[in-house]
Amino acid sequence: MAKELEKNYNPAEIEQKLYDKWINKKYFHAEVDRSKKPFTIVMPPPNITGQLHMGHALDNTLQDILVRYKRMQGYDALWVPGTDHASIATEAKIVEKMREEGISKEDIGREKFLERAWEWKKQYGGRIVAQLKKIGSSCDWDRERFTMDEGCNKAVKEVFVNLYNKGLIYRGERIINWCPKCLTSISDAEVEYEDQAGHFWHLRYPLADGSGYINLATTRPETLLGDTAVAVNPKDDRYKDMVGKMLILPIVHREIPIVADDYVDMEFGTGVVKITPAHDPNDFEVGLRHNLEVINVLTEDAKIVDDYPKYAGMDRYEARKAIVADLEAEGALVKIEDYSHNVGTCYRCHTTVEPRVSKQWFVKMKPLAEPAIKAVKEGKTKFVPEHFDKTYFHWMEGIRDWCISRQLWWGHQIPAFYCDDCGEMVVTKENEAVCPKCGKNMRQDPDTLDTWFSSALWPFSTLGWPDKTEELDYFYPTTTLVTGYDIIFFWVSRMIFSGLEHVGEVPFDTVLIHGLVRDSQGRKMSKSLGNGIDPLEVIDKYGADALRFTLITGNAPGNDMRFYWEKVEASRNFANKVWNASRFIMMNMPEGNIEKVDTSELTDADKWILSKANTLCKEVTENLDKYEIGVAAAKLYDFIWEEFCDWYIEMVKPRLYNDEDTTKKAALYTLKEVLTISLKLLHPYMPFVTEEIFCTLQNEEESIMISKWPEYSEDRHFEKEEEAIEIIKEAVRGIRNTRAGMNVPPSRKALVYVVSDSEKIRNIFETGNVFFATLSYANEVRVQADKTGVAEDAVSVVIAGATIYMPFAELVDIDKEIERLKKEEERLNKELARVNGMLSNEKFISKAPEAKINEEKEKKSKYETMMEQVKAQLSHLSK
RNA sequence: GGGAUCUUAGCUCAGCUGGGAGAGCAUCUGCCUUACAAGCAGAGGGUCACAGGUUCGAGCCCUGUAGGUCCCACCA
Repeated sequence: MAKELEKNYNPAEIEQKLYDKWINKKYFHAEVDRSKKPFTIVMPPPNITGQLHMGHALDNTLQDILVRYKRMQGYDALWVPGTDHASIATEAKIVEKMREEGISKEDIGREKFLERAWEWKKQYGGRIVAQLKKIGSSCDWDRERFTMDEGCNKAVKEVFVNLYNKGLIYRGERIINWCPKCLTSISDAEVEYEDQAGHFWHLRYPLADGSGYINLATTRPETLLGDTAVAVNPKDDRYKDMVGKMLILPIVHREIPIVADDYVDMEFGTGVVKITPAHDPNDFEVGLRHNLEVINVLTEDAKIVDDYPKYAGMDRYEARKAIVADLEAEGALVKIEDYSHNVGTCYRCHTTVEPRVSKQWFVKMKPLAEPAIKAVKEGKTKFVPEHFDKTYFHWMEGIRDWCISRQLWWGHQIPAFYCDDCGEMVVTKENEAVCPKCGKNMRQDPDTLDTWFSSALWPFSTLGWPDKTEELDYFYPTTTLVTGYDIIFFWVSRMIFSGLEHVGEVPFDTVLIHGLVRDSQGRKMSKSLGNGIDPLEVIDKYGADALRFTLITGNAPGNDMRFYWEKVEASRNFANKVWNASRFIMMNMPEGNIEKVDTSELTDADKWILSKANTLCKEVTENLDKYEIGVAAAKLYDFIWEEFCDWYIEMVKPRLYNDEDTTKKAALYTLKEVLTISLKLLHPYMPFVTEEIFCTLQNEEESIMISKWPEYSEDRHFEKEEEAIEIIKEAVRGIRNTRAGMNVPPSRKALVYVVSDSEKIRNIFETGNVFFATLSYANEVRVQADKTGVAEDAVSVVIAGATIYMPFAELVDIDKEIERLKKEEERLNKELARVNGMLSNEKFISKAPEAKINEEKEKKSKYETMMEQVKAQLSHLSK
């Protein structure tokens, strides 16, 4: 007997061992090899603050499947892993930790703070990497990168300086989104809007000349302190005469003008808008057009500034209450309405964002967006599923300048230097600068860059850019980017325009988009809900293979999926099925190698399963090439479980158990062959279990992951044998069905007659007799041309081309049997009606393709003969 | 306000270029058949949201309706 497998599949026992082996043998490592074609994936770098969650597990499983598949196909497959410094998220965590210790950033200063941050990176950056390994990711860990490592920093500076010199990066005072909790600016993309219940405060501002009032409504009465005008639409007749007049701002009692601006919607509310340029982006624009003063009334952390002693130090919501009360006291409050509106929040901490005027760095987007749109339109990068390109276009076409400076310490510090004496500014890749005017040392901009600024360079910075490395030349553009639809804006689009701008080529050929993993009720998994499921827990309980298989089956690209433990169980059961089938095969395997068997020695059943496996190779390959990863998995599942295990292995048992059988060798050969093909095709999905079995089966140390991907071969296509076995399967199903209907236990064997006037069909059954008998619970099978010897009351099963009789003397319930046959007659009637309907349709005959017509004609004659047989049997029994 | 997407068996979802509706789980009936009870053999269950249209033929393509989900958008 060959090497044995453990009785039960125990993933925990093998996974670590196999992963270590792969690492030691350097199977994941890729070098530039120009004799091969490159296949490249760069991993979306997980945040160093994070733990592995289901989203990562899905994302990385998909990538691993693709990489393992391509590696086996003979590509020079490189998967570059890495982590992201996640400036805002990491800084927030460190600040929080320090707060618990009772210290602030300012207490320890920038340098000490950064020391802590690097310490954090050291401590937690490794954690997620270890977790990625647990799911079996075959990335090239020798090439692991970090978005703030030296190479990335070099790339960031290069890009910044290039864009600055081209005029595509500029510094300016604008109204930006400010997070009062993170104390930094954030980009438009980082603002998340949520519907919030609020109020509409209707206010009344008196005219300075005492001639009346003007009514308006606001959702943010506290910003009234910074009002510098009130606007109406220039076409609005109601207020035509008032434009240019002055109002007295309540509470503050400052005079502000009434201006006319198209921005105001006459239909909405009273058609009057109070203008607070410092605290609303639209108002800011209006202010620019009318030269209005910008009065900032809020501090960085959204408290009222000292200029208003009565409210100074109150946060925006306290101040709101106080001001509304004062407005009421002053008689300026007309009414309060409930109102629900969209409020921008920080995507990291969900604090309501405060529009704030400040000096920031921006990337000019229009000139970068245009080629990026063009490239995707031309198909240089394709989205899968395709419709996500619309999301991309929509965003790119409406894009506004990107605010890239952050008031944070953890990140790439902006390579701009200022002279405190003369105000001169220098942008340089150097670490320090001397003022070209006064020769003094310059001070570097204290701000850092948006995390996504460095992520945007990831596909090429990881390959060595800006240096002209071999890797960059060979592996770039990368092949596939795998990511969730939620970061198309943040990341995918920015990588595309960055790649085009800096390397001159799109960063990847295809973007494979997947959805979110939700909980069993369809809710997003989140910390606050506490409904997250830890992938590591799943791996501990069911194994990495089961988790991987669960995540990629039964859902289409781009669609969200729900997580069910039952699904994991089903996947685990599948792994176990593979395990046990393999165990069975190995138990029957003789010592030493199985010799190759000539085609002429194979039985119909052998050829049938080989042919099926052959087709499977073709289909799985095609599906994978089209990124139909779930479809391919389903096909593998069905083939292995049903065709191979439930049918072929059962067919082959009598041959294995009989040493006299001359076809035993062919059976063993076929079993090993088909198992090997199955394992290889399954390996990208279930790397661990397939590796363990493969190595035991081959009885050597070689790894399945570097074995050759099975390919379709015309020599392995056996059409006739496929047809023959399908006929026997039909007969077996019919017999089992009938027996089950009559409650005949499997232990009760029967004499089975196969009656057919077709020599071809008789041959099929004679050839397949060995297994047909056991599968159909027969103690004897008699294949004959007529009904000679068949008992009058034998139970019959009608299949195409043959009738099968089983005499069960004492068991038969004639009425039940008639009922069953009538059901069959009814079914055939329906089928015939359908076929006849089609074939009698002149238009079908004239327009449908010939192959289709012939197919239907064949069905018709098949059903007709079956019908005849059923009718004959019925009339016989009714006598 | 604009856009995307979904609506298929009791539940969760597949269904590739239009050619006789599938899976897993659940339910029901038999089986400890010497790889596997994490299993084997069967069964029941669907006017594929609705209404039109294109087509010889529509779950699939087109139009519209209803409901759900998501994204984007400066109506105070």
